[in-house]
Amino acid sequence: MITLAEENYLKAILKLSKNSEDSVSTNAIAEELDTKASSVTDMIKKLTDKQLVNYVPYRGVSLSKSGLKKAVEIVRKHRLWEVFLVTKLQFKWDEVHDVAEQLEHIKSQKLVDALDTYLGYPQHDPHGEPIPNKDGQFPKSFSKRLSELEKGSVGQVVGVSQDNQSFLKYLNSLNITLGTSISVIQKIDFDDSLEITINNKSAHISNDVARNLLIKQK
Amino acid sequence: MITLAEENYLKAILKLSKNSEDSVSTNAIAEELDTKASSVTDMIKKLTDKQLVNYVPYRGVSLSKSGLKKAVEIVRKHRLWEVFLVTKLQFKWDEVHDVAEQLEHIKSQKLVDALDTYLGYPQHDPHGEPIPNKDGQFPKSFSKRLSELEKGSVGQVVGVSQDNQSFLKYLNSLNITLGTSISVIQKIDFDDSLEITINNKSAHISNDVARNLLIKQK
DNA sequence: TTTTAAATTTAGGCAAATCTAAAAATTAAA
DNA sequence: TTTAATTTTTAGATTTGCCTAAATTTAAAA
Repeated sequence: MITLAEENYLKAILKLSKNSEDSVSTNAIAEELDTKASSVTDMIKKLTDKQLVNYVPYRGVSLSKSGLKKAVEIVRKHRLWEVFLVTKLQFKWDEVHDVAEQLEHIKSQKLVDALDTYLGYPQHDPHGEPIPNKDGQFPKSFSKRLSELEKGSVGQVVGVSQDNQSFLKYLNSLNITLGTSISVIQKIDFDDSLEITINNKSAHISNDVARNLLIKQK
Repeated sequence: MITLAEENYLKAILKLSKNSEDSVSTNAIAEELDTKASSVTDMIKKLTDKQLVNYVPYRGVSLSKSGLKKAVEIVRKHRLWEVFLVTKLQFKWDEVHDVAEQLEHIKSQKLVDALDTYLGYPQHDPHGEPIPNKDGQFPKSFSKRLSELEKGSVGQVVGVSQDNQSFLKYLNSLNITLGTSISVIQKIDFDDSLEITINNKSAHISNDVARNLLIKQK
């Protein structure tokens, strides 16, 4: 049986190792989980015993195959619950995180599957993040949401995922249209907003806008 | 902060002390929670320190006012989640318990309230158990479900909470109609079915039937 | 390349929740 | 009412997950 603390470590390691094979430092995990490096070392040893991570002392950890599977399942649950909270219980998209953080640890395969069905197999959570399917595959699309791009990325606008008048008008006022080239200068942790350049002119846009802009990366 | 283990103890004490003021023995709690008496004593001390129970060594425990409030909240959450699982996610009524046992510990007042609203303020869970409202009041009705009666109780049928043809036909075949006098001879733990007498003739009915029969007690 | 700084691990402890075994209190039986 | 049986509590350990402080290893700087 995998414990709640272990699940949180796996999730943190997945989050920190964007390219799921490269390894993550002890300190990075400690900071992510707001704990001490020594605690991380302890836990990594337990995860190693359970073969959920690959660990070389002083060199960092990476997720094993089964650890990755576990971590992706947790992300899937987290994001499905977020969709539930927003679409069914009328939570605002910025109110869901703490509750989803608890719900993601509920253990029942049947529950996850039924929830997925009930929600209509959503591919993105309310923050625009992709939701892996039952087999752990992330929806692959040639386009990404602007909100998903890393700092420094460059791409072209290929679509929007919301087409209401006021949104499109706002894009107009920013000189954003199909084909516009956008690069990500800075990501602001505080509110997930973005500092970008639009055809080399800088601008600041909210996450709300960024996650509705579909980008094809260069 | 109240821990998961503490919540489970409060729930157990509530369940065992039907008349919420009378006190419960250490052994009874140990059996209910499938643990050892010494563990129970330890935990009771912690709950006493937090003023969630009233405790006299060797004499048993009872819930304090705040402990009762907590326990009722947990029952409320458990039963609301059960309704959700059955009515929205198509779980069968006998598949919900383990999952609800986990979901009942999710901490978010907003979540509970939103769920209650979303479900249409249900008054009974899929097993026919009453759901306390936001203020902790149990729905009071002059009638109870047959499934809620104690062994030895006697009452008259005053209604049904499901009116499909086959159910009513079945009642007919048992000679159950409005006004029929029923007494509970035995409750079978295994499947929650009931041994009853109908106008002094004995019969065996499933919980499924019992919880859809509304009874006015003598 | 040696010294210094930073990152990581080890050692030793603590609190929560559990356990077993032994002691104490209560209840039932002789 | 004394003894025996049962229930409950205490004492002492264990496991999990975390901590601080000290030791070790790696990386950076002189």
